[in-house]
Amino acid sequence: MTDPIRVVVADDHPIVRAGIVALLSATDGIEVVGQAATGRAAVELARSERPDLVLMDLRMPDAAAAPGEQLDGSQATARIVEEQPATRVLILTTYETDDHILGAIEAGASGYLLKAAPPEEIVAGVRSVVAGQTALAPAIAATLVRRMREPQASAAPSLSARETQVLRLVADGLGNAQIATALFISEATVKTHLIHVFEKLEVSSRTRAVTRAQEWGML
Amino acid sequence: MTDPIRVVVADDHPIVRAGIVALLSATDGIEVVGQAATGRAAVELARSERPDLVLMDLRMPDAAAAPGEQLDGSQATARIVEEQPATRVLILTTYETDDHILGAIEAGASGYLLKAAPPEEIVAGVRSVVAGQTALAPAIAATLVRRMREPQASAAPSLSARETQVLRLVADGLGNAQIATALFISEATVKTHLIHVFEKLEVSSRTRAVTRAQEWGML
DNA sequence: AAGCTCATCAACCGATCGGTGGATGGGGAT
DNA sequence: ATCCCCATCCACCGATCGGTTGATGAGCTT
Repeated sequence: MTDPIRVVVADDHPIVRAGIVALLSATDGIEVVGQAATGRAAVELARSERPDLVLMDLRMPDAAAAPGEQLDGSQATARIVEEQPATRVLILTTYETDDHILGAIEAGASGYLLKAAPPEEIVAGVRSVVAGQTALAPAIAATLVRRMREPQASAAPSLSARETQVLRLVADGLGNAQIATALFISEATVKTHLIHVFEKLEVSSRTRAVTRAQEWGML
Repeated sequence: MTDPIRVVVADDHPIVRAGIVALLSATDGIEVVGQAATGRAAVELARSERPDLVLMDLRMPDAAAAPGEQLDGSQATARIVEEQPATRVLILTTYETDDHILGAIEAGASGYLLKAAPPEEIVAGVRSVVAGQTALAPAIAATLVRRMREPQASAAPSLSARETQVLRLVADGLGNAQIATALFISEATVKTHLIHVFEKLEVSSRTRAVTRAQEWGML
């Protein structure tokens, strides 16, 4: 009999981790070896436990880290996949916008499931990914297929992490100087980021940039 | 020894319900008597099981219901509290905006906790609410205190039809002169409308006015 | 008659925005 | 070595925004 699948669970909500741990611990052949509440903790746990798989949420705000040092699920995924090629990452999140999905896949995730999935789909996903396959929720698979067919038509431009960060603060109503202060960069840098955002979204005002980013699932 | 506290758990994500059920079932004196994935199902379960408490999420999209017939957590709370005065509702959600909080409290919820809370806070909350007390996450309590002190700021304001019209065009990225042209009014009039919108929404920029109006369901 | 809300309009001015035209350096791919 | 993307930064300047202070008139309610 083979060794059980060793899993690390990363989610910022304790009650959600409890649900995932309860599900996986009650499943034959799966063993939860650690839990993390932040992206950074997930990376460290993966490093120390060398699990077969990390079940990763995407947004895991870390109150202890500065805004510029937050490590979301995609960034944590990229780190883990880079440092431990034998460890696979399966995303389990509520977010299903194109940029979340593509960001995670591009970061190296081997699967992407939604928290709305039935528990047996999550268990099956864990097994598939550890077996070297890909696990995608049906809606996610459809999104990727659509992207393959219409790479340029459906391709909403992507914003870099910093551009997204700046735009979020614009959406919060901050001016350029306030954003500069919040991110510890200069106002000139904020303006440059915004100019790039405007070009990518094909807009010419910050207000429209925000609403278009919302329409395209970027905010 | 008294009867255990009978609880219904309502959350659209199975894995989250699994976590809550695992937590509560492992707690002495608490018995989970039903689970619901939608607001409507929660109301029906509360009707048939007559639990002491319903642990309720706020956003529970119901794929089987028309948009106009969705029953979110606040609406479900109002129904339950109206039909079964002996059943208390404790909100457990990720949303902590003022309008979510006030909506739930006004609907009759006896408590409001966040999913980010440690599990023991959730258990304590269940016990408090069933004992007739109120359970609020610290951040939520602070919000309510602030509202008590500034009641005039508490009600979500309404925008006049013209104000809404102007704001929609702002959301589309138009400048004041363009809005004036589009609506056949002067730019000075547009500015006056926007000033009133800013006052009502308690913002000082058009971008923030748009995102706040969206948050408050005005756009 | 008085008061309120809404829609309309004006002028002034400081603050902010957005575009232009530059720039350096890091990291990765070819 | 070269190219590309990203993040960072600067100065200048015209355009726009937002706040202030002021105003009239319509329609409705008290």
